[in-house]
Amino acid sequence: MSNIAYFPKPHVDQRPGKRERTKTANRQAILDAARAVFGELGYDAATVRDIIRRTGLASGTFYNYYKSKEEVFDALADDGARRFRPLLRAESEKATDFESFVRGAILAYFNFVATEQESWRINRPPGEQIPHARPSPEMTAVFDEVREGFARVLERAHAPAVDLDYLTSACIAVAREIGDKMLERRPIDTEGAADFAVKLILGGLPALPRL
Amino acid sequence: MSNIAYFPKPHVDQRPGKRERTKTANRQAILDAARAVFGELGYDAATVRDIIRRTGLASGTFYNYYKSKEEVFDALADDGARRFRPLLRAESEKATDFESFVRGAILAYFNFVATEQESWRINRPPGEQIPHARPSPEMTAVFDEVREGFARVLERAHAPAVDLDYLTSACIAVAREIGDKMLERRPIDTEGAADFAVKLILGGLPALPRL
DNA sequence: GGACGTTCGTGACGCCCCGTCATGATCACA
DNA sequence: TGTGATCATGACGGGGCGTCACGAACGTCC
Repeated sequence: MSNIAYFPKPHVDQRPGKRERTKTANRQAILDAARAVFGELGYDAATVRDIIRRTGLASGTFYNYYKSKEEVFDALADDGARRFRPLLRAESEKATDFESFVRGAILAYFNFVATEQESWRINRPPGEQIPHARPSPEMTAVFDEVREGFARVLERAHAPAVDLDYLTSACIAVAREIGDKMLERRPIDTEGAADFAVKLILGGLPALPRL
Repeated sequence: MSNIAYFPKPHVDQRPGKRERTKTANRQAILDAARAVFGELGYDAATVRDIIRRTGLASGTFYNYYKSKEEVFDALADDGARRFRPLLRAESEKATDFESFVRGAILAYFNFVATEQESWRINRPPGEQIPHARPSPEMTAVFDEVREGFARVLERAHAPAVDLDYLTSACIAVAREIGDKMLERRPIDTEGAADFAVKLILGGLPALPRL
């Protein structure tokens, strides 16, 4: 068997080994199972065992990847933020003025959550409450991205300086809350909701106290 | 000892019996202990045992009053809303126009949370996240109160009709988020925060889409 | 004032979930 | 093929959860 001459490729430029592949596969399987379980049972009722059972893996394996139920939830939020961030960045670069930035960003967010919810917020028990995601790296990055977008666009327009932290917090809060309310209505009207949120923010901006 | 003649009062118009008194005392003791424990350990880390231990009562007694940790947390939020509601109502009645209503309500809320936090949000572990309160009766009542206040004041001013649910949600979201950010700054500046929130809302109002 | 029925406070108990760890299987590499 | 490293496995101890049978304190009626 050994005299067949072939060049065993040196281990550069090769697809990752089996170890690495099952590792990412397991991590992804746990994430998917967690998404499903949170959707079906709600965050509070869900247990680590429920999640890991659905993957067919052993209970101990869960803890090789995540420390707790909270951490896997944060990872889910992080995952969402990571997928949303390019959309936000695209809006930020495409925007010519403040209005187009806000409108683009909010509409992108509303479309994003409207798409996500069907794979994530199914069959939630009534009154169940999803906790606010902890400030994960990606979540903070989204906040910063919005903040920097504001700073850039406002400076370009020579707008007077305002409290950027308050402004960013307020805009994200409005988007999140109106987004939630929007999802409860039928049919889901992302344009209408975005129109409301955008006009509220853009109308309020010139009135804000200057620093 | 027994021949001293006195009139045993008939049991009408009397303070409630001992049973009733210890019942309300226990319920209050559990509530106070829960507030302290949530403040020290954070909501997630706190257990029913931690709460009941602090009262000196037996573990089973807790379940005579509340079904779970979640329920006692909701009761705390309910309690806060119940104490805040009169302040909100006072602002609503005192207000002459939309601006004074919004400004009064938001300032009242900011002062309220600033006062509350020192007896409630002490010593929280970093990164800890308090879950959003479930829609308890009192919380819904506050939402409705704000909504009705808006409806009344806007109609009186012959303002055009807007989406009241969206407006109320957005205002509450702004107040809550700016309030949180305000609490993280030193010194705590309720007037400055209120000024920001009020101007954002009042500036945005005329721009909102009409129904 | 005594006796009876009711209302809770009590803490031990069984249950389930949590997070860990020793073990063995699998993989990378020589 | 051999060796060391990596990682899946599931049994295990620990602890919180919610319940329940018991007894004491209370209200009530005679």
